[in-house]
Amino acid sequence: MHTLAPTYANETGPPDELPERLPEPAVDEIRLERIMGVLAEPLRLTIIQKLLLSSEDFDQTCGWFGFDRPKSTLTHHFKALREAGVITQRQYGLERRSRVRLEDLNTRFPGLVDLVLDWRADAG
Amino acid sequence: MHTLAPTYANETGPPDELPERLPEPAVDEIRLERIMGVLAEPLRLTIIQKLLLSSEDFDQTCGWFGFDRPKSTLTHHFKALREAGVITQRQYGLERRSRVRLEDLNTRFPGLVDLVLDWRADAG
DNA sequence: CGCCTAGTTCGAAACTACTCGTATCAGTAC
DNA sequence: GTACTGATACGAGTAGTTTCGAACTAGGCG
Repeated sequence: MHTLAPTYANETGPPDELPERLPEPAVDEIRLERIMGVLAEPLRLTIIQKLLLSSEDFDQTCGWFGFDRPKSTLTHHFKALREAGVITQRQYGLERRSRVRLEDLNTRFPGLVDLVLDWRADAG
Repeated sequence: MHTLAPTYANETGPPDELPERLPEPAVDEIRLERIMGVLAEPLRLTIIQKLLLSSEDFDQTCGWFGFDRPKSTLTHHFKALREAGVITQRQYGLERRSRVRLEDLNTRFPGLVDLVLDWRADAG
């Protein structure tokens, strides 16, 4: 079991029991064309959809998704998603857990999340 | 003035006073990841937005948009949009006119068009 | 016929993205 | 200490995109 006790390295706001967020764009810095580009990848679309369908209350680790791909590939895609503003990543000890920035996305691009939820990898 | 009289080269359905459509995916062949990829380009996003904001009753020529780019570049982007299923193109004599597949998009991906409409090239 | 127009096709250069192997790091357990 | 774990960073190969110039096509006009 990993530690759930967070480390507040560069804690700025009031402690919310969660580790700090990795670098990501602010809400008003999120750009639609970036989101579009990042969601053009079936694997990334799958990641977001799985995250959305899982309980919103828990962040998920890279390995939770069960993709049969090298770790370096997965790191690459998660980083792309985070830098585009689609997900937040937090460091829980050894693990890096991801969660969709649901509120931010719904504020900036209402309807976008539903598109991902309705997506089907096979016949789309 | 260009001719508005259509040529029904491979007319299949009832004549609707329009020239035939250039090859494009059927509604159920349109794939979200393809749409996303094609709308990751600011120029293409601009094209679709301009088309949506113009009168829906008229298709627009390539030149109507007033982009200061070589014609081959524009051809490339319009083709990408058409092959992804975002626009329809019809050949009016010399001109090739484009129109957003509004109904198809709203059917398959409700909310998508609004994302493009709300987009701002500068800070949006 | 030649010329203009609106657009295509081809090809090449520059750039970007995806994939992955390898090396590495920081905790945890023994 | 060693080994394992969950992940990162670097670098290389491959593939795809963007951009554009140059050559071309087809229709209309004089």
